[in-house]
Amino acid sequence: MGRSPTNTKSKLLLTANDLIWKSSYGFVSVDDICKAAGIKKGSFYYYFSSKAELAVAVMEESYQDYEIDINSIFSSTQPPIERFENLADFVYKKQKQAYDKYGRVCGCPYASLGSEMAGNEELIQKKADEILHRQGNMFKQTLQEMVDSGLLPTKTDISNMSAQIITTILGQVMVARIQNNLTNLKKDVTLSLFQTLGLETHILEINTMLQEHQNGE
Amino acid sequence: MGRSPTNTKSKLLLTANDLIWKSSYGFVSVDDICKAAGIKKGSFYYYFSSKAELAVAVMEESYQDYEIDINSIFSSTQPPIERFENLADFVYKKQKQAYDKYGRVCGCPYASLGSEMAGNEELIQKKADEILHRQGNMFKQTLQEMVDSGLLPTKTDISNMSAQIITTILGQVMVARIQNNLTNLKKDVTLSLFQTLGLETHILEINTMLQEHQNGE
DNA sequence: ATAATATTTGACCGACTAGTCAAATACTAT
DNA sequence: ATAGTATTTGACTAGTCGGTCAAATATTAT
Repeated sequence: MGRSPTNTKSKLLLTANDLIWKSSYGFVSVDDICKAAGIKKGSFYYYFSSKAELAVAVMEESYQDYEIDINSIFSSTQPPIERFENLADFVYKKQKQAYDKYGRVCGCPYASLGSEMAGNEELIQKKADEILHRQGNMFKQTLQEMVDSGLLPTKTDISNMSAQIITTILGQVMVARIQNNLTNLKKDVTLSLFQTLGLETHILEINTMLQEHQNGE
Repeated sequence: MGRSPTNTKSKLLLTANDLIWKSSYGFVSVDDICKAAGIKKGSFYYYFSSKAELAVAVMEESYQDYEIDINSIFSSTQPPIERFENLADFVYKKQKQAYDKYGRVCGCPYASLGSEMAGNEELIQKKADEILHRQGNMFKQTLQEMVDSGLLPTKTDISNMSAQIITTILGQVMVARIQNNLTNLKKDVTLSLFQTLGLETHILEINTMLQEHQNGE
């Protein structure tokens, strides 16, 4: 009975993600989202009970997609150091994709939305906080592996290091958004990651040089 | 001729700073600001030609106040290392003040506003970018001094190091806002600053322990 | 006093806001 | 075919948005 599932809800989620990521929660109206998705507002409120609830759903949906990529980057089949190299790569690529699609540097959608609405909508703040924790746990796992395998000293404060990795990436991505400039993002994220990890960067530099040579850059 | 200057404009600036810092640009209306300042909207538009122009004025005004404190912290009479210790202290104190005043962690007003409006209001984005540069130049001066006096290696990339200092602080302050939690901010900012500077932290730790002992913490 | 100017006021606009709802429609199981 | 359910629609709020403006008022120099 009933009717087969439609793509209305996911179209709303995708459209909202597009608009809010490029712009901001406050600047994008429910009408804007509906118009861009080609969907009437009645349908919007059939699927979401409020604009804030939509935003939370957008964050969850979008983070789940992001998590797929991150999971494969941080797969235990990859050597730990390469995971972080690939992370820096991935952070840059995501921003570059968004730049090509939206015409500007967009920053981190979860942190931007979380920061914008932290003082206004508790549900959004909580979701952003939750996402920070999920991301942190992913890093902690790899860091623990690195301690266990001797890549990091036993006394390493894993929680703190994980938090440092997150804040340094978020800081750089936010500044890239403000400056609308991706020029140094990849290099800077890579360097700061390895500095945070306390690993000699010349190993990495050799790696990078080899790769760039192969790509003809 | 005319009438002596009133405090209407500065009252609007202060009130707007309060409301927007705690909340966000999009969530605070011109009416909210006027009501909170006890000023009629007609007067608002006598002093500001738009809401965005007000925001830019708030950023400039507020950053000038901030710059006074930062200038004294980075005064050349202070030993360079202590400047960064005092910076971490100052970052924390500012957040603590805002927390006590507004009831929540508020983050960096320039970066939050800049990030929120980067995709919407070019004037605000430009002002945020300008403030990042001004802050960067302050750091670069001190870093250059440190290179000159041998505290940092000659090969130090000052521009990059300055950018790293800014991004790591902004990242941590933004995460503090999202998590509404100041617990580790002072310690984490201090540690990341000295790690970025590449200075041994045990010197600092001894300093800090001594100070805390004196304060009876 | 009065003229010139600076500032404040309150009423007003049209556009837009998030959100509601009864009715229409599309689909599916029987 | 039809009954039952899932979905969509469009017209509708009531309130708020950023912004305008002519008139009122306060202040100062003369």
